[in-house]
Order: sequence, then C-alpha cells, then structure tokens
Amino acid sequence: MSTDTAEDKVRRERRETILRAAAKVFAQFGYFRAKVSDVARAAGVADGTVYLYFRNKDDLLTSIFNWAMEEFVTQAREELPEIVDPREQLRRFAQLHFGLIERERDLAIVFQVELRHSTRFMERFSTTYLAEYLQILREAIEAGQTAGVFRKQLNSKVHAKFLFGILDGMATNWVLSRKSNSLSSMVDPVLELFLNGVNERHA
Amino acid sequence: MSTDTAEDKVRRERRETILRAAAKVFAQFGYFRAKVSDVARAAGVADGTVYLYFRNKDDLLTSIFNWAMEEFVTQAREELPEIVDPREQLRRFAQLHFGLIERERDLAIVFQVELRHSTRFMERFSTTYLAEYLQILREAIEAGQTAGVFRKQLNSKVHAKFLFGILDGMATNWVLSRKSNSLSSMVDPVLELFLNGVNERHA
Amino acid sequence: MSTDTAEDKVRRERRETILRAAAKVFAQFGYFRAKVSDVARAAGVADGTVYLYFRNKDDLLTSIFNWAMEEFVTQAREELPEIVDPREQLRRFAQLHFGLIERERDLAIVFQVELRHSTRFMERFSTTYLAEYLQILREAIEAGQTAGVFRKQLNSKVHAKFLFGILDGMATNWVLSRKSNSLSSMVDPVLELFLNGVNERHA
Amino acid sequence: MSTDTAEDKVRRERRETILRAAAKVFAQFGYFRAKVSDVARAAGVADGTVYLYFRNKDDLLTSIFNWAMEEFVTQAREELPEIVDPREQLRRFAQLHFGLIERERDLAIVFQVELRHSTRFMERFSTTYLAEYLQILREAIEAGQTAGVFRKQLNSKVHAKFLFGILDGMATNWVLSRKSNSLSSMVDPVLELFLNGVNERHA
DNA sequence: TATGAATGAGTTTTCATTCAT
DNA sequence: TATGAATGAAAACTCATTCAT
Repeated sequence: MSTDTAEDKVRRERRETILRAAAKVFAQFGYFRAKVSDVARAAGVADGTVYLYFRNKDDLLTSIFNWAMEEFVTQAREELPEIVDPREQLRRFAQLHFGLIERERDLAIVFQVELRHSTRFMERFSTTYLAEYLQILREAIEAGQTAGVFRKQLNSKVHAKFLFGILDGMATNWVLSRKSNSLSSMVDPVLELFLNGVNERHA
Repeated sequence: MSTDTAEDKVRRERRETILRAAAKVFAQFGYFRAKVSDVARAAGVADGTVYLYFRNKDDLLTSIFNWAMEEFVTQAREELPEIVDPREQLRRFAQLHFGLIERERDLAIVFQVELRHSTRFMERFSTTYLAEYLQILREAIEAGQTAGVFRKQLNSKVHAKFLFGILDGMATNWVLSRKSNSLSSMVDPVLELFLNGVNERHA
Repeated sequence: MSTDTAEDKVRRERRETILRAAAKVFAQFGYFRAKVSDVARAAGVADGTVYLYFRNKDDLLTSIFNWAMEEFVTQAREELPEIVDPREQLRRFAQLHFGLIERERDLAIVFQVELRHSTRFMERFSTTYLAEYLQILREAIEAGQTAGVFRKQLNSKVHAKFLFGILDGMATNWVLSRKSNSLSSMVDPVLELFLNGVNERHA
Repeated sequence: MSTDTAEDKVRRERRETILRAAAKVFAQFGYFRAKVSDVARAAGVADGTVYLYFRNKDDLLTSIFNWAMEEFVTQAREELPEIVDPREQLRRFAQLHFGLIERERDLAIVFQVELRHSTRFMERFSTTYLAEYLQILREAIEAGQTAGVFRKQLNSKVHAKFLFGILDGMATNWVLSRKSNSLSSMVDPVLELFLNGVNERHA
C-alpha cells in the first residue's frame, strides 16, 4: 500500500497518456509512418520523455497490445462465469469484444491493423491472449454441448475459431470503414447466425 | 493485336518476375522492412530496373493487390454462373477464395497482412474489389432466397459481409499460423455452419 | 582561516568524492562514452548535484587533470631539494612519477589516455605543468653537468624531454596493459639506461 | 590480374580519398567530436557514400589504423635486412618511424592521440602490430649483442620497449606541439642516447 | 533497356543540462 | 542544498530514388 505513492500515480498516468497518444498516432498514420516525435507532441511531452517510459518505438506497440488484451481478457474472465446460459455467455462475450473496440477506436485500429503485420506480435498473440480468448469461447461451447443446446458432434476448438474469425473480421471491417454504424448492433445478428449454425435442432 | 510483339511479351514477363519477387520479399519481411534492393535481388535484376517497371515501392504493392484481385474476381465471375444451386455457388466461391490463398501463399500474406495497414489500400479495396466480392456473394444469397433455400427475411448485404468476414478471418489465421494444415479442407465445415445459419428451415 | 568552516570541509570532501567517481568512470568507459549520470551514480549523488560542484562534464576532466598534476608537482618540488646527488634526484623523480601512476590507476588512465585526445588539455598541459615537470628535470640534469657527472655538451632541455618521453611512454604502456607487473620496478632499469646515456664517461 | 579492373581501381581510390579525409577530420576535431558528415564533406562525397565504403564511423578509425601500420611494418621489413650494422638498423628504423609521422601528420595525430583512448584498438595494436614492431627492434638488439656492440646482459625485450617508448613518446609530443620543428632531426640525438645506453663499453 | 554507385532526406535515440520541488 | 524528471538538440545511419554509363 505505502509503496503506491503519489509519484507512482503520476508516473502511471503519464505513461498512459503517452500510450493513448501512441495509439492515436499509430491509428492515424500507421506504425511505420508515425514518428516518435508525433507521439510525443500528441502526448504533450518532449521527444526524450517518451524514452523515459518506453524502451523504444517498438515497446510502445507492444505495450498497447498488452494493455488492450489484458483489459479484455480480465473483463471476460470476471463477467462470464456469472452467466448461466452458454448462448448468453457467447453473446456477452461478443458484446464485450465489440464494446471494447467501439470504446477504444484508436486502440482497435492499432490492434486490428497495425499489429497484424508483425510476425512477432502475432506469434505472441497466438500463444498467449488468443489462446486464452479461444479457450473462453471453447468452454462456453462445451458447456452448451453438455447442456444439450449445441450439437455434441461439433468440434468445439474449430467452432471457437470460427466465432473468433467472424468477430475479428467484423471488427476489422468496422475499424476500416469510415461510416461507423454501430458495431455493437451487429452482435445479435452475428450471434443469431452462429447459434443457428450450432443449434442442437439442426444435427 | 499486332502491337503485342515479342518484346511486349518479354516486358510483361519481366514485370511479373519482379512482382512475384516483391510478393515474396514483402511476405517475408513485411512491406516496410523490405528493401527495394531485396526485391531487385530476388528478381535477379538491378535496383534501377525495378523503376523501369514500377513507379516506386508503393506501386509494387498496389500492383500485387490489383493482380491478385483481378485473378480472383475474374475467375469467380466466370465459374459461378455455371452453378445452379446457390448453396453450391457459395461453396465454390469459398473454394476459389481458399484455393487462391493456398496456391499463392506469398501473395496471400501480402494481401492478408501487409495491405491491411494501409488505409489507402483498404479504401480502394472496399470500394472496388471488395464491393464486387460482396456483390457476388449477395447475388448468390438472394438467388437462394428466391429459390426458397435461404430465409427471406435475412439481410443479404449483411450476410454477405458475414461470410466474407469468416472466410477472410480464416485466411488470415491460416496465413499467420506456421502449422498450415489445409485451408481448403475448412471449406465444408465453414459452409455447413453458414448454410445452417441461413437455412430456410430455421426461420 | 576562520572561513574554512565545517561546511566548507563537507563541500570539499563531496567535491573530491565526485571527482574520484569521475576518474573511475572515465577510466572504465572513456570520457566520451561515460555518462554524467554514471559519474553521479558512482559518487552516490543525484545527476543534478554534479552540476553544483562542476560547471559541466568537461570541467570534471579539467579538474581531474589539475588535481593530479598539482599533487605530483608539489610533491616533487618538496622532496627533490633534499637530495644531493643529481642522479638520485632523477631516480627519485621517476619513482614519484611511477608511484603516483600505480597508486592512482584510475587517475592515471584518464591522464595517460583520455586527456591526450584533447588539444585544449594538451596545450594547457604543455605550457603549465609539463613545462614545470621538464624544468625540474632540467635543473637536475644541469646540476649533474655542473657536478661533472653528466656530459656538459648535451642539451639539458632536449634530454629532459627524452626522459619525460621514456617515463610517460612506459606509464602509458603500463596503464594500457592488463598484466600490470610492477611499474615501480622499472625505475632502476630505465634510469640505468638514461644515466649510461648521459654519463660523463662517454663524452 | 584480370580481376583488378578499372572499376576496382576507382573504388580503391575513392576509398582512400575518404580514408584520408577521415584522418584529416579526426585529426582536427578528435574522433568523437568529428561528424561523419564532416568526413563526407571533406572527401567531397555525400554522407551515404561513406557507408558504401565503410561499415560505420568506427570502421573508419580501424581502417586508418590498419592502413598506417601496414605501410610502416612492410617498409621496415623490406629495408632493414639490407643494413648490416645493428646500430644503423635501429637508426634507420627510427628514421622510418619519424619519417612516416612527419609525412602523414593527420594519420599520425589520429594514431598517436585518437586511437589511444580505445581499449579495443590498443589491445589489437598490442597483440599484432606493436608485437611486430617490438620484434623488429628486438632482432636488431640481439644482432648487436651477437656482434658484440651491445651489452650481452641487457634484456632485449625490455630495451626494445624502451626504444619504442622513447620514439612513441617523442612522436606524440611532436604531434601535439604546434611549433613542429623537425621530428626527423631528433633521430640522431635520440639514437646517440640509446646507443650510449646499451653500448658494450659500459658494462 | 539495364545497371548500380551515388545521393541526401528523414528518423530514432541518446544524454548533457536545467529547474521546479 | 539536493533531487531527478523533463527537455530537445544533435548525429549516425538507412534506403528509396536518380542518372551517368
């Protein structure tokens, strides 16, 4: 407790300021076209200050990634267990996913677009957060199979990937399209499609 | 016709050599990390020669994009009309999509990963080829609705996007994952899911 | 006198702490590669504190230089007059020189290596301390000539430079070599050579 | 033969132009204060061109070092065997040393001053060229001992170091002093001192 | 048409120094 | 006096593009 001083707080806040500025600038220009000095200016600090909080330009990207993923996975792990119906779990999961994307558009652009061209990020993503993401989906699907609402013979791992693919693809589309009609409003149609696809009645 | 001399042919072939080299190099290093001289070396020509066939580095990317999209759309426009069942049209469409991705892995990496971080490309893609892609899907869906095999009340435009989202997302996953179990083999499960989702029986 | 308060003493001591830290750090990394913050850390003070005692990084180097030279020249000026034989004066001088180098290895590295690349330092060194150093040697040589133990026709100024050149060169070698067998033990062989070279018997 | 084309020659000459420019600029400003763009300007080429011939700034320094040392050692190895009297061999060696220093003042400044603060260079120098330099001196001294003109009991290795120390020290002094009265003219006095010091008559 | 050496604009990163606390 | 976070100037190095051959 006593270790979290006022100075620590100031430090944490400034770090987040720079991180949000980086997300904004990377979202606007793309990671490679963005200059560190753009980030600094957007954060209202001197160029050198960025390097007091982050090792280098690359570390900014990594940190955005970790920040966003942790927020999402933590939230999902907290909320979902409270929901009984597996179908509603999946719906809630999609809402969380799309909600975060909508709330943090800059982060989302970076995440959906900029991070994808880095093998390193993608490998790390695949083995850590994505694995966790898919695991959460899989648990819900298997719960649904156990509960008799999803067809038993479908491969929960494959269908978890399907659902991720759909949600991720739509997120990318939304992020890349200017018009920006609500992404959240797509949750119900998408889930309807998916749930129809896996529904027990259609064995 | 008579203007398409042997020299023109040589020129066209060398252009394609460079383009394939660019796809390979961009796929390996990423667009921004790839050097024009890497492309030149991979193509077996001098650095300057690249500029005799392409305006600049950016033009290489644009050209890869157009080349790949044209091949795909042309093929789809040719083959699909010959298929009667709208469900088989969709399946064939997915096969074409995944087949191209598998056959031209370098192109696919560039297309799925590198092109995505360019707003300019994505805007252009959205308004031209993607529009055409979605239009093809939409026509098949509407044909299915007319034929009474797909639910009438579903929004053909939205569901075309769904299917694109799923296919595109899976293509990205396949491209980014090392393991590379067949992508084509996923066509049937994916289509099963989608067709179940839109099937008339599940109104 | 009464102005030399306890506070002054604290100040003087802290100044020396920083100076020794600077010598150590410069010796280890070289002046240009050494950071002021390295010096501060080695001295156990904050970066800013260094600037309360020294104008800038350069002033640290200048101050090391003056400190070392003053100690040496003062000592030589005190001890040598008490020695009668000019040959023993030269021997004692060499002992003082090598003894200081051995005792203050960090200072010596800075002095022998780091200071040499600065024209400014070397000019200042040449016109002040080196001049004094050579003057001391010259006086001993001339005393030897008067006493009839050194050849009269040799140029005392030139031979003072010779001896400095030998001693300085050996000091540099010792400083740069890892092995570090005693430098002091070289005093006698060196002096034997030099004294043979200038001995009256070989006119 | 046929491999040394006109292009190779142009390349070699341009490399040397840049190397000489680097020596000049490093000599004037010191290695750390000199900018690569200063070197480029002095050589009459663009900044980037420097990097077509040298890996980095450091490589410029290394290359100056190798160039100078190779020229000296080669020349010494060629000329000395033709001289019979070991005393004249030493004298000729000193003339070559001082002659090179005088002829290539920029190189000499870099060599005597700039290179000395680099542990890396000094280690390399000590184990390669300096070792060869000392070996040449040692052979001459031992030849003198065999011929009965130098005292047998003196340690040839130690005295080779002495002579190097004297010559190197004088070279450094000459290089650092503006006045620049001839360095070559010091060869005879220095050698007189040294030869007197090692002369057989003074056992 | 093909070449590849030369160019020089552009960007990340470091670190001496300052100054509010 | 002491601190150390913030500053921003400065420089090495890269690489897309040009152009003389």
